[in-house]
Amino acid sequence: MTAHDTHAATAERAWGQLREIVLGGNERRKEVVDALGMSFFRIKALRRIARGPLTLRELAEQLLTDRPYATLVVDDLAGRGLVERTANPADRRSKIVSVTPAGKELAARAERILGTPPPALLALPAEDLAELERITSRLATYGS
Amino acid sequence: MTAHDTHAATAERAWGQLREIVLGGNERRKEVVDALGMSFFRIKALRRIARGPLTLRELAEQLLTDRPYATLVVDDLAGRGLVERTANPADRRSKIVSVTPAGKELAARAERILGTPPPALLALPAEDLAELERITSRLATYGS
DNA sequence: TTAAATCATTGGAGATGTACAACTATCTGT
DNA sequence: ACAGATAGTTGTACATCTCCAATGATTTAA
Repeated sequence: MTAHDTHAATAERAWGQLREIVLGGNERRKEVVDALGMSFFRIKALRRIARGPLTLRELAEQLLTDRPYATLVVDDLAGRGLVERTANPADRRSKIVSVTPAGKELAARAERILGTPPPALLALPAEDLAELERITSRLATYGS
Repeated sequence: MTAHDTHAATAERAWGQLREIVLGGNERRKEVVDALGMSFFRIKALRRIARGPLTLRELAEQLLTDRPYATLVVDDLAGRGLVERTANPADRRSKIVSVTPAGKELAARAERILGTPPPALLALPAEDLAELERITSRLATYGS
């Protein structure tokens, strides 16, 4: 960062590097797809459901897809015994999708793979890592 | 971070937050797809070609796909007038794919959209942003 | 010089996602 | 009670992507 550097320019550089670090390791994506034997999209759905029960409508919104396809994906996951639909007492039109024990286990396996920090991060000096964690905490809670 | 926190635990937390920050804003993805009128995968191919000419084989490797599909994607991009194939003097079996002026412009547009830092990043105090940029620089150059 | 390997391409099978339209059951507001 | 909105589902059409097999042109290795 030079003396003439602006806040925006520094942010752009940091942002580019952040994207490279996170998106660069797309082998991780392939690894989890192979390990779970399903598409990354379905893994994302499973992980979302494992975080807590939700309606199909909510699931569709969070996956940025439409309700028909959410139905199909949940059918698939249910067919694998990973999730199940239960009645919603508050609204009998909707259904609650929740994770089964088997689904919870598989979701945890996915989280373990995806949540493993890359070597570069582990190689950081302790002070830098602590500082990074402090700043990302601030970023992650922005607006809340 | 507590006094009992390990290096690995801190790294995991930082990694999770980094992923959330970068992957959380998937609207950006939709935005660039709508703006360019092509799939994210093809946009990725175009951006890669715009960074510098390369053979189809190399393109396939970098996109983590196979050569037949790389051929198809390049056909598509060429049909849109965004890239072109030229002979490779060094090896007449292969062809070099390079970007046209129109393709360069479109790729730059994609970079502009994808490279725009999220509000949370811009909202960081100047010291934190500078510190973050310093650390991400280190991460991005790890191993080189 | 010949055999094997590599490059881009064509073709085809099938999984995966996206986008609509329409239907039933149910809820909400009047 | 009634009209309109909403939830999940079914169905269809299509774009996209992955995976595999095979071919002609060219390079590399024996």
